[in-house]
Amino acid sequence: MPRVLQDYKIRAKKRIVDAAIKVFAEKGFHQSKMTDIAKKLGVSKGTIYQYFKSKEDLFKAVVQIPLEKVREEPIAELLESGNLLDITSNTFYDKLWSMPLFFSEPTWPTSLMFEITSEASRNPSLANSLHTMYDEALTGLTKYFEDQKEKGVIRPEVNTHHLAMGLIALQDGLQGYELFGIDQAETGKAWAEISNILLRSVMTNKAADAKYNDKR
Amino acid sequence: MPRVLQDYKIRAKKRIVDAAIKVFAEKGFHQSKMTDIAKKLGVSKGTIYQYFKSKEDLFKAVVQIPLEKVREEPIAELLESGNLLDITSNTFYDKLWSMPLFFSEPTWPTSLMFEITSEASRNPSLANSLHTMYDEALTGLTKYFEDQKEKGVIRPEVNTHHLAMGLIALQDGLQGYELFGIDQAETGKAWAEISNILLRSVMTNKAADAKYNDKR
Amino acid sequence: MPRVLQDYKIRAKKRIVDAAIKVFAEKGFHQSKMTDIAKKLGVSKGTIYQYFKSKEDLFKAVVQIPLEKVREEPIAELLESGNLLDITSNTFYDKLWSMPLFFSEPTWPTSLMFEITSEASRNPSLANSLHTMYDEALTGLTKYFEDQKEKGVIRPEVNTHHLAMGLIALQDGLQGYELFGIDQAETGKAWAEISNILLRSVMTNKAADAKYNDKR
Amino acid sequence: MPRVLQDYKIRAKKRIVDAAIKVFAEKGFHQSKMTDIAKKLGVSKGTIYQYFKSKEDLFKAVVQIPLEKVREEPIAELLESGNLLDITSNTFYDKLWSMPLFFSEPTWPTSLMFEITSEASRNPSLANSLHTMYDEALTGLTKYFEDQKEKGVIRPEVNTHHLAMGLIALQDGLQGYELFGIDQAETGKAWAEISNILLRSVMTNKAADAKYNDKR
DNA sequence: TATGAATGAGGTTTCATTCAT
DNA sequence: AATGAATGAAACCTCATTCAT
Repeated sequence: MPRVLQDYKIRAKKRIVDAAIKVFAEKGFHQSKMTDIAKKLGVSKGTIYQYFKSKEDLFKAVVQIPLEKVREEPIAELLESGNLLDITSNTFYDKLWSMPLFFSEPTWPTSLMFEITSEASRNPSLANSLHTMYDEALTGLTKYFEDQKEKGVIRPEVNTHHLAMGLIALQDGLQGYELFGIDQAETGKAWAEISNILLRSVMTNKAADAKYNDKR
Repeated sequence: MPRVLQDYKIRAKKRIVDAAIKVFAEKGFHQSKMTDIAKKLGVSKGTIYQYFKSKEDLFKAVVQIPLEKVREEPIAELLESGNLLDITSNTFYDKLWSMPLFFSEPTWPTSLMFEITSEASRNPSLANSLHTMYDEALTGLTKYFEDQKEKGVIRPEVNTHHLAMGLIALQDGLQGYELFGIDQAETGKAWAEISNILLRSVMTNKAADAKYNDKR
Repeated sequence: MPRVLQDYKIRAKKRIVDAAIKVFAEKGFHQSKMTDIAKKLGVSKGTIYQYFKSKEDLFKAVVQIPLEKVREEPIAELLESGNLLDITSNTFYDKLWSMPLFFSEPTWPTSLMFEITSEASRNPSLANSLHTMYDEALTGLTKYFEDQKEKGVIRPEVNTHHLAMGLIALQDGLQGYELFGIDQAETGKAWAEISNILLRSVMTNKAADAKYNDKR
Repeated sequence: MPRVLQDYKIRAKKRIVDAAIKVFAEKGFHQSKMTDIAKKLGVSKGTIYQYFKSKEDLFKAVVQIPLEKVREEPIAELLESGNLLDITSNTFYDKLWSMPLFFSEPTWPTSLMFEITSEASRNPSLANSLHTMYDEALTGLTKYFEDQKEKGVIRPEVNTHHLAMGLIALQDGLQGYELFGIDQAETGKAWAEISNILLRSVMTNKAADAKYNDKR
């Protein structure tokens, strides 16, 4: 197959997946009709079926995309530059945190993330994909904390793996509350406060003092 | 209407709702057919329609039940007896924590909780119900922390509201990971460790010392 | 399940199969739409799907029915009474001959028989069903010829198995020609003449003489 | 139109028809997609539509080709050389017999022949084509038998028309059984035996004796 | 002339809901 | 009150056909 055609196909699939993500997020997977996705894209249903053999297949592609992302973009890099307490900032809360949000577009809105997670409990293959993504994110963050430990910022006895799990879980939990109307200003403040408490209590005294001096 | 009949109706509805919760949790709301629910209960589809005028209506009742629960059972009571760090135990992680699990049966399994939360993002009335439940739980836990503050266990400058939000979010997040196959032993350890760090760092020195002495 | 309901279901399935046979014969399997069958029966499409889970499934039931028939009605009985040359009569050609036509209603019209046979070449399970039916018919007719051999009507050296195959094939072939417009009067005459030649040439001289005397 | 171009077109159409016959035989007409035929040929769907305006049109061409053949190649020629009982040989069963197999390639495999015959029962124009082909074959064989009659090989009172019908029907019937898995060795033996009985019983004593002497 | 992406009419199938029993 | 057969709207999916390149 000529590369040009190949490329066209890949781009066509990507456009469909992007549209599907939007519609899935708006309506939920089961309430999203193939017609909705086709309309969102301005094509006919038939066109979608040239690229994906079923709705299920399209859904799998939607799941796959962040999975590919997670393999291409080591998370630790995102964190490398900053210092530990930067994590507590809104920038991190808004953009970087949460498993799917570790990665640049296209990715899943929170509502889709929750639906997919629910679905994973009945779909081993899907569960496996999410597990992989989670491990990737977790490993990245854990590594970052290990680096901080070596640099003397985090205390040696801290279990960095659990610390990473905790922070990601905290962020996922808070984001979920936004789905039923808790104001993001509110969840953001909770994030800032709690992550701050958490990170300060794993820092060495030296690092805490330095931080204190920074602030002055 | 004679009370006896009414009671019968109420009990019948409750049995249907219980069955529906089970089926919804097993298969997800949209994959659950009215037939499945009827079968689980050993009745016919027609019977369900005598008590609920639609699947949507039944779903609302499923959502409603924990909402009623939350109003009848002030959460703080559950916590009253114990001391602060008991929260970090598995008992709390397994049974008491997470919004839906604050309450006694019947309630929603985690997978259903995630699906409902996702759905809430598109359904204001559902969002409202979840919001109410969350507020109730949050208020309860916050009150508990305020009590602890008055007793000198928690430091006065701590924002107990955010502390409560953080702990609930942490628990919800960790429970979600179980849906895609993270071992509960793992999430449980993370819970114990992180909630412990968090609570210790909001305790007064006096309380921390007392705790220390307890352990000895 | 109560027997009455059970019976109802069985009868309902039979009514659908009967309608399907008619429509399949009129239009061919692939040109027959579920709507056509539903209309022929005066029910909605949904009803058919309560009894058959797919069009394929309905087709299998259509195939199955003559298969069951063939097991219930030993063919030899049909032949037992008459004498050998009765086979050459139109009665036999019209009603008794040809594999599917060995049996009483409901059964397949010739056009459906040809379509099913064609389909069998690509569908091993279907081929197996036809094979079974054919063997049953063949065995029955062969047994009849063996009886005639024992009675001294057919000569001992005749291969009754091949004779039976030949006669059934002859009849099937001739019936096929009716599908593209060869007059049944014509095929019937060919049947009478050729089957007569064939059977006379396998008869013993004694039997042939007796026959000759009969005619006088 | 320049003859060269026209020739090209004719050859292109023929290649498409050949591919279509193969695919139709493999999958059946309705299960054969235009894409399948294009793939078998290594061209695109669009190309087929440049030569045939619809699938129906292509099907008609498939039917037409043997029809043209039958007009170009008088069947009797095929038989002229041999003697009567050669007809009973496997060579005849395998290659020459049966309506579609009277003719050299490309022609229809048995499964397609059965499907077309079934279809003819609902399609008068198709029935007409088959009828023509059948008549042509029948006339050819009848003529051959008449020749044999004149030569004193076949007895004068024999209805050669019915004899021809019978032999072709026998062969068609037996070939049909191969479609559902009857071994060709088996049908071939039946053919040899039954056609032999049939032909011997229409032969004059003289011819039979000559035959007998031949064998010696 | 050849291509194959796009189309959309039309088919199969599902399932919440109704209603006669 | 309970049943479950029947319904039909609405979904998914197919594929012959078209047409811009």
